Amino acid sequence: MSLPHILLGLIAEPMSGYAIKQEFDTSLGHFWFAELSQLYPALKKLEADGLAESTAGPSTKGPPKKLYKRTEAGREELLRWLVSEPGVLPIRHPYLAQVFFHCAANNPASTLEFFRELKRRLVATVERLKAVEEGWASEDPRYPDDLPENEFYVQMTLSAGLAVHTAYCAWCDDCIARIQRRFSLV
Amino acid sequence: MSLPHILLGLIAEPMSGYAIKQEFDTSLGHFWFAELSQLYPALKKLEADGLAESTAGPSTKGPPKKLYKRTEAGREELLRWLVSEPGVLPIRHPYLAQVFFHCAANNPASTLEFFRELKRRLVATVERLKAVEEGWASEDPRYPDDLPENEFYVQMTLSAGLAVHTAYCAWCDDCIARIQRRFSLV
DNA sequence: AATAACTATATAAGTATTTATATAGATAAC
DNA sequence: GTTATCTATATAAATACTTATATAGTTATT
Repeated sequence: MSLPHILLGLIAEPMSGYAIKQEFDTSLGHFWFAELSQLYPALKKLEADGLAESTAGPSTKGPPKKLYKRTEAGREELLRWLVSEPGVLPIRHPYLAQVFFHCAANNPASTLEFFRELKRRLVATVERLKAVEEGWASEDPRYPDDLPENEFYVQMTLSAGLAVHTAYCAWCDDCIARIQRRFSLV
Repeated sequence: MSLPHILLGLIAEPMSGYAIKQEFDTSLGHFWFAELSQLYPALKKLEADGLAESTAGPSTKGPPKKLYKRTEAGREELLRWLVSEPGVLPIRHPYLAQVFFHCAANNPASTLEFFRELKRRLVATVERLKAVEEGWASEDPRYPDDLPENEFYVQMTLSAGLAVHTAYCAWCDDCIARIQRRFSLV
């Protein structure tokens, strides 16, 4: 049950559901995904549980914002989660499941196309993460080892995303080469 | 919605829910997780949808087995999924979410312990996958490039699991070294 | 002036998943 | 002979997540 804890981590300062969604789509995107329609009830529940408080905020455009900030009880719950066991489960990688059974397609050319499309998506992720890293490094000479402590840990997740997606890209290239060799395809 | 398709992939030959769970805990474990209590209703639904058929089978121990096998309609549905877009979402890695906010713990020693525990779990996974690979390679001289076609693709997912978990291990070591350096810890 | 796109919150309905619990036969350990 | 463990299926209740839909103000485009 990580989502409520992630929200508690984000709302150290007042933040709207909409702004939180943007964080999910950018800085948290390589390790967590959530729909906006999931965030609103989750924030409401944090407030009902006394872990967050909401205030009305002005909006430059559109309806007024509802800003959530964690309470002291919320901060304590966050800390319990942070020092609890590292959550390695559940793992669910749809595309690896597809690869696992791809023999059933019985069509090496379409398997090859599957891997090429996968490669495009992986490369897009790596490029996005690299751009974030380069922007960050050029803005702050302390990058990566002498960043302020909060950014130090955030940077580690960026570095994990880069390392792993780069490894997936290399694996993907390897699979493509193996399929081409085995079935004499180009 | 990958689970029904994964089940369709597995039940090329008659298979019980219990046996399927064991596959999830072994060969599929590095990319998909499912509870037994989720499998039984999912198999029942495949049958209701005409994608699978069940037969009663003898059991050496315990109550009689219920064996599921995909129908022709089930095979067609599987093929549609295989050649559809590679599923890269949703991604959810609880432990990276924990790292992202670990500054809030404000206790480098406990952050270090968190990473050490994470490393133990990652190493355990790598060791398990390596053992599978070594067993396989020693049993079959065709490993990995000249395996029969179904095993060829299965092997690719094993190789992805190894590559990525190895990358995570290296990243974890790097994080531990950086934390030790920054906070003068051992 | 109408349309599209973006900001912003919200809910309903449906699906997916987890946790807890129940049943029952076979085998192994103590 | 009692307990524990493994095989095997199953359901209920709760939680988590997705998809579809609604509302409404602001800005930019056509």
